[in-house]
Amino acid sequence: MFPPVDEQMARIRRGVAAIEPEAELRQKLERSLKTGKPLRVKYGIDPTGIDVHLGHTVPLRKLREFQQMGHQAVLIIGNYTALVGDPSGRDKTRERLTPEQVEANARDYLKQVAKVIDIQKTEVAFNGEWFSKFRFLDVLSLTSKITVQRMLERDDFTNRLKKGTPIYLHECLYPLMQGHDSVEVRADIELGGSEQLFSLMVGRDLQREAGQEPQVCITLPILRGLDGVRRMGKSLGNYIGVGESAYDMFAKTMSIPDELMREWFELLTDLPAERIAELIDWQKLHPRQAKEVLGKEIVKFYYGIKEADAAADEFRKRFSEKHDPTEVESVDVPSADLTDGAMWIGELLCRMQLAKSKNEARRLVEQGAITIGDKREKINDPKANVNVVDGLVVRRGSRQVKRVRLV
RNA sequence: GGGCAGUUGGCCGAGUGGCCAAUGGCAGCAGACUGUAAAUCUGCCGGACUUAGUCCUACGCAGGUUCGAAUCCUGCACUGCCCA
Repeated sequence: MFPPVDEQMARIRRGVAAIEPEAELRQKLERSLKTGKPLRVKYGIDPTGIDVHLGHTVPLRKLREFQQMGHQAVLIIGNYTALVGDPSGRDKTRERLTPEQVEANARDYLKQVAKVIDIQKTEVAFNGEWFSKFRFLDVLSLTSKITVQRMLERDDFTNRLKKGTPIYLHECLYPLMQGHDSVEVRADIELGGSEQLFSLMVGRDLQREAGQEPQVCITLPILRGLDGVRRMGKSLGNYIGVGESAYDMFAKTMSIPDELMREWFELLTDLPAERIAELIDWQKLHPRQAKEVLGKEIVKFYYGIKEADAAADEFRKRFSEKHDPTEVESVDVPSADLTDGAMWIGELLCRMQLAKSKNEARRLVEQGAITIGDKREKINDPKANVNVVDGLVVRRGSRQVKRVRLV
């Protein structure tokens, strides 16, 4: 039923930051192989935003790996923890969400997460199921399990203390809540980003207190975003969402710094280590080529091989050959608003949402960013009136292209 | 509860009565260059007016002093530090 323990260990080890403690993991695997009982692998997410991005898929892919080896994935939707806000890796208190927002997000999350893991075979639990029944005494007993000193020794809090940014008391509850989730679902293993280690370890303590065998904590590296420096994150705008189009995924991947490729290959594809080593050997292969393989692998995971090839072709056309994209968004322009078939360029750019304001439109024109029509006629005069015909293509810089639809 | 300090544009951070739509950095946008949407260099980066100019809105909130306030005064809110 399960692969041999050594094989499982090897597959689990790939691309992880830490396994704490590794010996216990082996024991658990051996026992599960003997008894035929799958391990319960917990992964929790807080429905705080709406975009699941590749950074989130790193632990999710590991969860998928466990599923493929026959273990039981347990997904915790932190609808209650989301009300608190995870302080991990934060230098500020998170904004608190309303219960309605959290619920809407949760539904959306599941849909997105299903792109990575087999949601049919996943046990999904909302931690509100138990936390909504918590009485104050329960809170007291939970909070008596950890000292203020231990709480404050975490990096995030230490930094905030040093910098004088506020730390609210409720934020200290977060790791305890996450840890308690492990008790409720009797987790054997918990996955998380490497900044989660503290919270994961709290789970071990609480399980031990509750007379359970403590979970093994497996942390995964934090994926760096498109800039190659900071962690991939929504607020940093350096991410690829799992819901993005095949083309966008591909094009964004092509924009990452070369040095980032090894990390992405390892954390975001299933390619074997030897193959990755070949790909990132610049002596043998041009980085551009390698990056194309990477982009295709990523797109393939979500859209299949055909879409991946199509995205790569489209990219080549647009960049190497500087063509307009195959599909250009159309914007309706009422012909009644034209005078003698023409419109002031500033007005036109605003209408087409290629400029936020007429001032911006003027600047763009002055900087030579605007071209129109198939012949790519450059507009240089901010006062220009341009003839507007149906299907007119308007370009802002090299990336933003829209088409007029006269109505 | 008391004392002290702070709150400036998407963020960080200068400015301490007119020269301020506000120095600088980051982020963003555009141009050149490039395998690249990277790096680098250049320009832009509140809004309206088809703009060398004029006007409007903005420096936590509400009032006040002044010919004139981001800058001074009062009150309020929020945050930090110290004392209890």
